[in-house]
Amino acid sequence: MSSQTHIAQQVVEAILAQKLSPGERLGEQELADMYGVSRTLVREALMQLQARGFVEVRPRRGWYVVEPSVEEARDAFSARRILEAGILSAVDERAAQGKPMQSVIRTLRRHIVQEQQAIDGADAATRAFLLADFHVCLAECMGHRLLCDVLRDLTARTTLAATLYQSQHDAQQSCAQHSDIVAALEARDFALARERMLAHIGNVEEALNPQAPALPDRLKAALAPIALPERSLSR
Amino acid sequence: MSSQTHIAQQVVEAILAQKLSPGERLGEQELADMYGVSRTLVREALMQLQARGFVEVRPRRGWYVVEPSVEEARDAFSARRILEAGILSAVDERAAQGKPMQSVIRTLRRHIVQEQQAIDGADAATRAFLLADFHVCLAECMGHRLLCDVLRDLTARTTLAATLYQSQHDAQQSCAQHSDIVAALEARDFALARERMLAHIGNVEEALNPQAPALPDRLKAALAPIALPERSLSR
DNA sequence: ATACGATGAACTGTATACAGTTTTGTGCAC
DNA sequence: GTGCACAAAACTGTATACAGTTCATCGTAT
Repeated sequence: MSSQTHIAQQVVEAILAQKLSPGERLGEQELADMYGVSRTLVREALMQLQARGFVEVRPRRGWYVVEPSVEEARDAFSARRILEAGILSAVDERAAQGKPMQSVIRTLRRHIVQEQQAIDGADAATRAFLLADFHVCLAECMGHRLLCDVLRDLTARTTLAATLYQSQHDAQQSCAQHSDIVAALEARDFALARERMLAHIGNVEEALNPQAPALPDRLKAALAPIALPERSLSR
Repeated sequence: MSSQTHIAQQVVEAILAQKLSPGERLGEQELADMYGVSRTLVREALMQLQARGFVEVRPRRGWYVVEPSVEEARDAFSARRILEAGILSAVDERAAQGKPMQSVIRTLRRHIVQEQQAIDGADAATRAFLLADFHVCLAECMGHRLLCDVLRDLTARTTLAATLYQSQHDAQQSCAQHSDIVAALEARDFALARERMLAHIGNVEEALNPQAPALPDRLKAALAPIALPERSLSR
């Protein structure tokens, strides 16, 4: 496989699995050594990721995983709502064909089984990845290849927001909601599916805590003046 | 400005203005000389464009502007329909605020005036650019910054399709339809705006001729067996 | 005259080199 | 012991070098 693309893909997956935190620094030499290539290829990979909005470059300082602001996070969720609701609204024609829906349902159900296994198995990384991937998978099943790519980038952004704003988001609940959405699809009730999708995205969005200190401010928050216990902790 | 990003932007605008045709080769050295930089920067720019789906690299052969297949073109239009309809459906809340809509209308009307000037002035490049940019502008006005970027990439793809499949698309009609959409917005009839938008995108899509030989097949078509006139053209 | 093969130019893919800047670490003064 | 200045290391940004491949041109054989 093309090496830059491979590196880029690895980084994307690391972000989706929350193995890379927003604001994390990505040293060129570090990555180059890691993959046994020259900095040239690493830079080309990072350029791809920059174009997709995953990383940003602070001139002469280096590459960093983007840290969505509260507003940018809301934008990402808003974009997802429009997209995913649109996908479920536009599905009617396809549904009229009847046939292909069955395989879609099967694929999605299989995906949900995987999600459940990851939740039970407590593999946090693949759990986060799969919960986000469900939405990408849905778009793909519906045959919207372009939107599928778009959605992958958007879910990555909301995943970053979740990390950044300490989402208290319940994996089990999300998985159940995914299941409900598929159930509505199976019943060919696309309005209901759309409604449930919007509710689901709303839940995920509300789970993140805008009051939570953004990661870069964590130090600030940790050192913020607090009501000290009677005796100072310093000896 | 960062040089790679500048180069990438220039190429995108050239595509949107139909100055670059699908399938056109982009030599690294050629671009490097053109911008007075080394191939390194050109490659980094092209990598960004590859990630956004504007160009593709045929290994060891070079970079080419993508040539959407008929199916890919349909995908792009389908994605645009979902996105743009979604944007107009989601506008209701914003409209409830009342105030900001006025400035949106003004901005869009200004844009349409520019379109009309480009049509009258017969500057084909900016005409094509502006007609596509209207949709990006609309998304931007509505405050969907992310979707605005997505839409720019999608309109570029449909523009490429238009070039490739010899769209007979009427600029004057498109401009009028843009105006109608804004009128519906002004009347706060978002359902109507949505409907008109879908009709408009449908018009543009239908204007392109799937029977038309794709550019790469043009030679094939030119040499295809045809009903010859009585006397052969060869002497 | 045509077709095939070889030689050379041009180009891509990747690594390395180099200049300039940021960051880190050390030492000295206070 | 604390703070500042200076030096060295590390890192980014860009250009250049080099190997391997593709493409074109020319020559030769049929």
